[in-house]
Amino acid sequence: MKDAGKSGGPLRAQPAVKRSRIQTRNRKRILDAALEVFSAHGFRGATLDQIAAEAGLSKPNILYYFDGKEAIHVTLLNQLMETWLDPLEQMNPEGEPLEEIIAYVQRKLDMAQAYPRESRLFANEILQGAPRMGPHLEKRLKPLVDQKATLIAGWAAAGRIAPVDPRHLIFSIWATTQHYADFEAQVNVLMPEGGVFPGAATYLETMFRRMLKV
Amino acid sequence: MKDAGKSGGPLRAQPAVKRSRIQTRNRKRILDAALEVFSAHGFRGATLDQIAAEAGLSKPNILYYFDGKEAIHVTLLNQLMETWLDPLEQMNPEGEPLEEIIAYVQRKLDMAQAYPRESRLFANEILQGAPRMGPHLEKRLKPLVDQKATLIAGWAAAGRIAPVDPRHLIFSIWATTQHYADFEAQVNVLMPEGGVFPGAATYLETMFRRMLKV
DNA sequence: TCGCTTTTTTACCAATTGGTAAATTGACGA
DNA sequence: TCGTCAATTTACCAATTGGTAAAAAAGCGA
Repeated sequence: MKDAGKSGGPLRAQPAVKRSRIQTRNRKRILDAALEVFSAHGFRGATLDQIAAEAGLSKPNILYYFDGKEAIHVTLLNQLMETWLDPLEQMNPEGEPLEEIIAYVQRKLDMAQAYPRESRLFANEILQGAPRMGPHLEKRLKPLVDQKATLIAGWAAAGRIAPVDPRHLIFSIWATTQHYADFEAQVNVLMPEGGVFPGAATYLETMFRRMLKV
Repeated sequence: MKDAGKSGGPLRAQPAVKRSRIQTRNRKRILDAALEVFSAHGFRGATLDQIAAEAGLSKPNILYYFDGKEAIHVTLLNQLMETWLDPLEQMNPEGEPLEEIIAYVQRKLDMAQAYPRESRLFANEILQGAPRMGPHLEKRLKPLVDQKATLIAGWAAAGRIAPVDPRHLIFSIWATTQHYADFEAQVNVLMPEGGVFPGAATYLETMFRRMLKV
């Protein structure tokens, strides 16, 4: 039923079609505008008019490049998933366990700082029950988490880090790092103005070191 | 424990307006339905029709009890803030520092388990930049956090817990506990079916103990 | 029961929003 | 320079949505 040339399943990101210079530029503009708007208002809260205004294009012109509001959102989510998985993928089984985990925490925190919109887009999607991302979580996220959980469990069993439930450890890393992006509005109220990220980096390194050192 | 923990705070505009039995019942129905719908879809994503259907009332009837969609949302947020602050307020300056903090973590986790809709309602609001809650955060949350941060800093300075930035500690407690409610859709994909909360409780107690013990 | 108030329903709106059709303009290779 | 296809605009819709007016129904004290 699905046309391989165009949709080929929920996992789709790279162009199977060659795009003109104008197409490349305008698709990028649209996706960037959509990221801005979707991350700030959620899927339902965002309007095509907002995205069009942000992109500097007309609404029908937006729909010339994408099949609809949902198609833009899905495209964004697909691209995001790869970026999102990357820091965890980089965790090296051959490395020094504690340092590998600490480095992962730092990469995640760096991402929250560098890409807060992406973090919020993701948070919005999961908060609403992952209606457009469920398959993605099963097919891409779960296998990776299973693999890394096994790795961490191995490190703990070998006494190279303190005993710990690897999945809850991963959750706590996600939660604490993404918090600074997702709950920025609250953090900004509670922390004296000025970058909270240096302090966060120090705090989180300390926390996970104390927790995991043998 | 009838009034003990609740009647003390005359924050809600409950006085002066005496409500009939029907009003009391229907307002409660509406607020409960609205909590369900707002927490699942966000403010913009929720419709009065959905709330009306969930409440078993007609849309105009909903508007007979509340001035509008926003008024329902604000009422919910106001009620929520008190519930939300309560676990932190209970942290006792006279208690044993480490046990007080661990107990706070458990209370927060209990709330995430017992009131996931409230957690998501709050998360939605903050994610969108706290458009209807900004003043509340400044007026109610900030003073309480400042006070408890001072308390925790005192404990650390006295060597009764390990040195730690109290605000980042609080953030990490919020982030890790609320994660199980807010990111439930993701957690359910990654954890073998069956309650994750017992495991979470054990994990979080271990983590914060290791982090804070002197 | 009567008469008044509270509650609920019916019948609408105006604005917004995602989306489309068709005409118009622009890019660019031959 | 021209012809053609890509890109954009103009002018619309139909559905949804928050909200209202007014009539009908239900409560309820006397």
